[in-house]
Amino acid sequence: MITRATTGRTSTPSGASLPSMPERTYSHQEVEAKWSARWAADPTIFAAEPNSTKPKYYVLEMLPYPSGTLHIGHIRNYTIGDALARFKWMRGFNVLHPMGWDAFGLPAENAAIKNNRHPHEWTNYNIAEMKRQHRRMGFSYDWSREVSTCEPEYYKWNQWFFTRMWDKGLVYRKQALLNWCSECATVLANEQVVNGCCWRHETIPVEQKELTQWFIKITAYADELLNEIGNLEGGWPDRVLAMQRNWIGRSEGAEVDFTVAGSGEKIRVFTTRVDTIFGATCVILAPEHDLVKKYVSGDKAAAVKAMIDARATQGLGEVEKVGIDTGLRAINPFSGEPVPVWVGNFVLSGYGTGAIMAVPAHDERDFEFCSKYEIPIVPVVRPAEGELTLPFTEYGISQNSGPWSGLATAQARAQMAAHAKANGFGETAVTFRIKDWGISRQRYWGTPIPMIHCATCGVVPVPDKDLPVILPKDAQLTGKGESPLARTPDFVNVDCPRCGEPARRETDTMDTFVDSSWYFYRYCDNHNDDAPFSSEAIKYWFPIDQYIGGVEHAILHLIYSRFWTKMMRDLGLISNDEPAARLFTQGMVIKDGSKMSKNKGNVISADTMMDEFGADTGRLFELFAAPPERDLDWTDAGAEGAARFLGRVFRFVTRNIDRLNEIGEPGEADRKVLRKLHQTTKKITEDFESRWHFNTSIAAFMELVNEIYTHEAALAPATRREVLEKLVLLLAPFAPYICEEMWEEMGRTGPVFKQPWPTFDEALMQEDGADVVLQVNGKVRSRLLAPFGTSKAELEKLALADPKMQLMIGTATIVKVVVVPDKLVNVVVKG
RNA sequence: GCCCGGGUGGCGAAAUCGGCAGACGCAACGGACUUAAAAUCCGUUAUCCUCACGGGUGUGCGGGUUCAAGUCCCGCCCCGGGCACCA
Repeated sequence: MITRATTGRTSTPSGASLPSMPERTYSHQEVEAKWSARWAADPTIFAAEPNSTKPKYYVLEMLPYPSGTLHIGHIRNYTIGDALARFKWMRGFNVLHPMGWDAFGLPAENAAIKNNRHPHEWTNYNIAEMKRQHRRMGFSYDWSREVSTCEPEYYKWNQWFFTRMWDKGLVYRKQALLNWCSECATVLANEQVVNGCCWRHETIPVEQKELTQWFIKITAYADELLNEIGNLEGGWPDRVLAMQRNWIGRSEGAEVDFTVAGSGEKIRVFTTRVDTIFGATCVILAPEHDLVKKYVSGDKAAAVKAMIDARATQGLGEVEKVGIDTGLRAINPFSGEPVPVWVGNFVLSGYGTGAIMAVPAHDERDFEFCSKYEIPIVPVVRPAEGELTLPFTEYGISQNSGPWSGLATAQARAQMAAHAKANGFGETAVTFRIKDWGISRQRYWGTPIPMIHCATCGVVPVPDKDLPVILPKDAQLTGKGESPLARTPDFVNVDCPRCGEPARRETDTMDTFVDSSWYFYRYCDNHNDDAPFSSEAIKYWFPIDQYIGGVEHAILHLIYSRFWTKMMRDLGLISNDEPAARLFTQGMVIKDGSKMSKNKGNVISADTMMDEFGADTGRLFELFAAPPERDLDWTDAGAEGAARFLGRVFRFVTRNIDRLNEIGEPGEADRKVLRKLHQTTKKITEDFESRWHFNTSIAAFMELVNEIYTHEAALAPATRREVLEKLVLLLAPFAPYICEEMWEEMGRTGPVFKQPWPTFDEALMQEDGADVVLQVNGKVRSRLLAPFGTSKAELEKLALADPKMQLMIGTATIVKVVVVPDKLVNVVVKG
């Protein structure tokens, strides 16, 4: 087991030789294996207390995708959460600290095809492997609450929510243009389109294909999702909130109808600058616009199709503007003038109405387009002061705008929108950038969408009594064509729940972001067969007190989760408006200058790290090397430093355990060490409660240990006892294994992370006096030790009497003396 | 282009409210211990001038406010990330 050091002698800084004491060297392999096994054997050790009178604390790390093995990048997230959970236990909270698996998804399906193994088997193998690594790292999860999203007990409730949303009109089906790879013969998610090509066929451009898809109406909550961002300020990083605001993209303006000359059909455009409508010299349609399909044919239709495909391919960045004149003319409802109707590649079908009025004099894009195609440019706004240079996009004074000429444009804007409404050709309108959430996936490894298509009854949801719709085990996976479930007759063929006639099941599965939108609610009541969870359990635990994860989820997962919470609230299941009161996004772990990846060959697996350094060392180093929100450079040399430090603590503790009952009176050394001990306790406590700068907590702890080493020989037994105990307690959230071991070595019982957190005594922290800096013209020239609270006048006198100061001041004239009590004296001189 | 971060020794970083720049650690060097090495313990380490005492300079760049600026203000540069033809 623990090996005795070969030499019991210890040298000390003062050179004084201590009596020979037993000192241990630390073996992380043995100690970590021992405690890991003990913790695994006690299923309640990390469990929350039922019916607790303590305040609750729900700390959550984002659940991982079970891809295989953990590396040292993954463990940063868990290490931060684990330190917090353990700290909160010590502070007397009833802590909920669960973990689970985001277990559905395409990688499992692809791996299954490649290795000829079932995705479920592949996934469960990975879960077992990652769980083993979590346990080896010593993370304090309550595994009795584990959730795996690919199990029917979980995805049943995805289906249940889906049918609830259908009932409320929050789920609908519509045709939409989707990314299509002809080689795979399948739809691709946006994430699977790389530089306009399929991720698996990097030379095959993605086409746009129209398919019928299921959508969740997240836009019904767009306003609330945006407005309540304000309630998250302070608890969520500003960066994340800014990204969400940007993503939701609310824009106020007006919609106005132009009438197609001849047919009388309306083209509705969205504009934020209706005040410039007299300058609209053409109408431009998105290539996907319905009117284009209806009226554009022949060569021009082919050109439009090419435009659509080109846009999918080019995708990123600014592309040269291209237009096609449809030959149609549309009447401007304000001026009555006809303008040409064009199709433009820069007009987005998914934003606003998919059609714009081009005002080249007052919009840079319209200016560029109209200049290119020699469409007239008519200024209708002049600046309040100065020359007009085109395009002029600021507000100003309206001109050439009929009755509105001469008005400030802001005024004209409001009046003209009202005019459009009064005359029935428009209204004020709000447009969002966020779109409804398309959740259909033509994949196997996901939650079956619980809908039935009946020739007579139309779309019928699967009744609750028939849920879950089980994902069949025997589907044939090819990675090609439509959903594998469509070729599984036993699954597809079903009787209509309404009329009983033969019908057909929906064969698409749900986006896996559905699974992760509410998993943290399921942790609170994960064995419930009758409901997704009990409302009482949620009432007790929610909102999540601290959510921790990567910033890459700032938009997708975190917006979906906020939506899902509001949706469940409106179903009457819960009463909280937001899932998490606080969010923390940790930085990445960098190795050799870049993020770890298989391609770069710079991945260090968690197992390799633990073999070499130990879990505690890895945790301590990752917390020490940078503040948690910043990126962190992993270096083996740095990790060795962390290991060295833990050894230093361990040796001190073990060689002093037998010295606690000696006789001795406290003296100067004790005072110094206790002062540092209490200062450090305060510092670490405050870092946990406010800043989360664990790097400075650990630095302070190292300073404390240095101070202890300096004075070790002279310490009285009472001091030694206090120091030993508090050292172990203060270090416990950061390095749980070694602290548990030392606690036991000290003859103490109970898990160390359930002991009360050490308190500090302000009186003991007091320095002997104020170290007052003496400056001449802002430069430090001397210093003095003065009793705290020494008066300004007295400090000034002392400073001027200081020989060094007198030398520096010399014959110069004293202009001014600034005194900051207990801090500094600055003598300002001239000449 | 817009929105966030960030720029401090050889390296990771600290300075929490405008008050000693570089805590703590890594690396390097020196010493103690050892037959030796490792481990451990102690020490030195921003830079320039000076034998030394001591002094000058220094937080991306240029200005400013102040007795005092890494920190506040104005104008820039560079790096990283996000969004990006959003009408």
